[in-house]
Amino acid sequence: MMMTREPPKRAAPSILAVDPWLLGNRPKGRMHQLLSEEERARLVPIASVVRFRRGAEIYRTGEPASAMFIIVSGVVKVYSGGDNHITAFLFPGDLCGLAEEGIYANSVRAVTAVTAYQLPLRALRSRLSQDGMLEYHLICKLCQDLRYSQRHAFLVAQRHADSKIATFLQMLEQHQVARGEDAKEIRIPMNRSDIAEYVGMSLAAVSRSFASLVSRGIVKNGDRHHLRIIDRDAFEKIVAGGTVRRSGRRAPSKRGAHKPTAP
Amino acid sequence: MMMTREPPKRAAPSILAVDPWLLGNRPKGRMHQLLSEEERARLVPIASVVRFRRGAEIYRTGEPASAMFIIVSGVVKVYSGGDNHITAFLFPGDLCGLAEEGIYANSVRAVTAVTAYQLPLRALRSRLSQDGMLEYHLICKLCQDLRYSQRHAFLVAQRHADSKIATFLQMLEQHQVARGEDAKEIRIPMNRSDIAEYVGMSLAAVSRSFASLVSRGIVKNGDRHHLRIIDRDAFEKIVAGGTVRRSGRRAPSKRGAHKPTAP
DNA sequence: CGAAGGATTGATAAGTATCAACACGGGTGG
DNA sequence: CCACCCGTGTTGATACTTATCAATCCTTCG
Repeated sequence: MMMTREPPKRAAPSILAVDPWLLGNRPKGRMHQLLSEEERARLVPIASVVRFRRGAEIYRTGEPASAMFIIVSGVVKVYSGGDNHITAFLFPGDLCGLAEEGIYANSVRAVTAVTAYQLPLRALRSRLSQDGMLEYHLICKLCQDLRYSQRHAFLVAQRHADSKIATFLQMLEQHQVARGEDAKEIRIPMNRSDIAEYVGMSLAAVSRSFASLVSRGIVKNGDRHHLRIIDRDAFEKIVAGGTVRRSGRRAPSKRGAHKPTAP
Repeated sequence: MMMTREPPKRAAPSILAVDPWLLGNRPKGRMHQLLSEEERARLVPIASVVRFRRGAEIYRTGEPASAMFIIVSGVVKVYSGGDNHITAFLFPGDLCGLAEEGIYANSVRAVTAVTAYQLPLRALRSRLSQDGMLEYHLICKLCQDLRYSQRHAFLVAQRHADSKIATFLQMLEQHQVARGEDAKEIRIPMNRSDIAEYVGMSLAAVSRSFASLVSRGIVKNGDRHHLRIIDRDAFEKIVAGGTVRRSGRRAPSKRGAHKPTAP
């Protein structure tokens, strides 16, 4: 067991990401702590710990942006205020509180009980202007968020429900791997409804997709929040399968998963 | 060719974005030049101008990331290598070349003839480490890219084809407004096929949607690359209409800290 | 002018949203 | 300890919409 990544006793803000440029000797696809001990120490004075119960709103679209948050424990969902479309799930080491012209660009709510550092924007901006490394690390984190967002768009664009769900599960799994957690079993902290709003399907369709994956022997789920991939090949095939689109002459491969349309 | 938007004589890298935090006296929703003259001047020595013909590949997923690009003129598309899913369209003042662990995370191709500044990563990183403001401005730009990406995911999650297309057109329009260009008429620099791959529909469906919007008298198009919104109300209704989803009676604040409107 | 690619349009089948009823599970109160 | 209840998740039947295949038209450019 690698507990090496365990944060030290004295809690301090921690931001996890992969460095977009330095292809160091670090394990591939593995996030690491961006902030040095010094940086974290310098953030402590301006940070305060805040806790939210499951379901609590952390901030809302349209409010004046007053602080950024670094998740310490728990999971939050980021969603657009108007509809219920979920933009992202954030985990420990993730950052939220992005604003657009001083206004929060989206709403954030705790999916589980959440602990976070709250960093008032004024103080944070002044720190940023003094600390080049902190700025650089924020850049790294934003690059990662951007890639995640792009993958999310890709996921939502998938054609088949099963592909969306499989891709979603794969993202969760990679997420666990990136954090050095045990990945034998995929933890699903959010409920089906949240998943539906993240992948852009109805709750019913999400449920059916899970059922389909299980009945086909591709995955097996203990309870609703823990799941295990049985048939990795089939799983990967489904993830890629949704990719097949009209212009998909290339990467056509598996399309006979269901039914070859005989002319 | 229209040379109207020609940048000033002394060309220098220019990055456009809205500042996420400073809600200055600047017009709402309007991008501005992030880089000061000094910054731009300091970038000149490390930048070289590169030109690409329509359809030319600028870089490809999986290649070692060697440079970033700042678009000077023209439009490029960012797409994932495997399938043809388009992640973003980039315009003058936009940045591309994001990497993931030293590898380009996606492919980029010129949609029109393109001029760009090429900034070698080594030089750029060294500049970043010396120049705090440049880092800060990069952060601003990344925040904006992130929001755009989130909107893209939202667009793709729309249910109805018409809503997707209307939302797409709205984004193009807002884009023009943000750049201070004339917005009476929406310019559509990319072809239908690219639109299809961006919004996640088939080419045929895109075509049908345009036809539908036109036949309903909501928009009118001169040629295929210029379009005008006739019935603004209906247009907005369609944009929002796609938002209506199963749980979409209204923004029902689920259980949480404080719920204002609890039926 | 002709060729090639881009765009439109038609017919069909596939797949999901939707509506709605029902099962499950965990917590609450008797 | 059990019954009940409500939020959550599952399952069924149907309508609606788009993907797909394919033919045709339009544009652009050599």
